[in-house]
Amino acid sequence: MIKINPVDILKEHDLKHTKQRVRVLEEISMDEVAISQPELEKKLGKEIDRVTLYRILNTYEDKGILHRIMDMNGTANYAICSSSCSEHHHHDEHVHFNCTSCFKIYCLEVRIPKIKMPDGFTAKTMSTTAYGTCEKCNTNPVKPD
Amino acid sequence: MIKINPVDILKEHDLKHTKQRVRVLEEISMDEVAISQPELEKKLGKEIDRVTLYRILNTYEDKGILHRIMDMNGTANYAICSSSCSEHHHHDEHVHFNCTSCFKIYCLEVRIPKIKMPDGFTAKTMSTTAYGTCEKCNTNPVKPD
DNA sequence: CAGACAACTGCAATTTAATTGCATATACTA
DNA sequence: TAGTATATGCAATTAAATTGCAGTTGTCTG
Repeated sequence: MIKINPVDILKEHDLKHTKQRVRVLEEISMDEVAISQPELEKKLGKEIDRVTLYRILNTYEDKGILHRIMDMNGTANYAICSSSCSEHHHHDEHVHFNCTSCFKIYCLEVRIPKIKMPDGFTAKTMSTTAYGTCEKCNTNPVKPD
Repeated sequence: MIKINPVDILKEHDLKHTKQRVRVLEEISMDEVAISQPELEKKLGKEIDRVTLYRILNTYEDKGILHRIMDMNGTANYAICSSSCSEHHHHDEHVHFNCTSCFKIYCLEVRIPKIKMPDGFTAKTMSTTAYGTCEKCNTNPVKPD
């Protein structure tokens, strides 16, 4: 559970205050881990139209409110950006951890190390994901949820 | 253009020799960069049924013949594994480079650095992708292809 | 070299994900 | 509180991926 104030976030980014937008932020901040688009849709499907959900998620990503992490299946997962993110630059260059047992995606407090690119290549951003078993699945090897 | 012998590769992995399988390997080894599923389908669509293509790609991935790289859109891209890959363990822990101008994906000759996981988390594999502009797009900033 | 079996392919149908256009509803501003 | 720009919901469409099954093709053995 991450402490955020949806209304403030919307105001900061010049976004209109709608109940759908607030609900999405609430839902995403419910858990420490990232949440996938299908999961979100399952949880919010009765309150928010699926198209609206897509649009809200895109807006949030553009504004730097959420960052999107692709899992091994190409499914989009979303997590709240740290406060240092902005519309112009994502500072989400931390390592992600994708549990292959419970499929949860964690944002680790570990920065991606600098890696030297070959001549001619210029890297603007980096993305690193570790695959393995998470804390919970290591101690209690039962599929949660 | 990567020098491979499709027939040998199939034999090594106990896969039946079919013309579809050979064609897929030929096509993927045509270029140095990874190729996306949609591109492959465009090139092979008249020779190979799309379902067959999906199945061949899955088989190759399982066997460690190809490795799959997801791009920022969640599209699967495929590249030939280095010879040290095997059915049981992928040794593809090199950095990938995803050009945001021409969208090509390169397998760099750069290994992913070791990163310490938080207590309780065990990482089995890692994946790192750099996003930016590649050699060609930096020198000749025109969209190729 | 032929026959038999297992494996592979292609087709049709289905499921799921994502996008677009448009009419209606809603938030913010003056 | 009226007007306007923006957001939402619905319907329809496009694209990606999967499943089941019938028919074909490789490979092994006799």
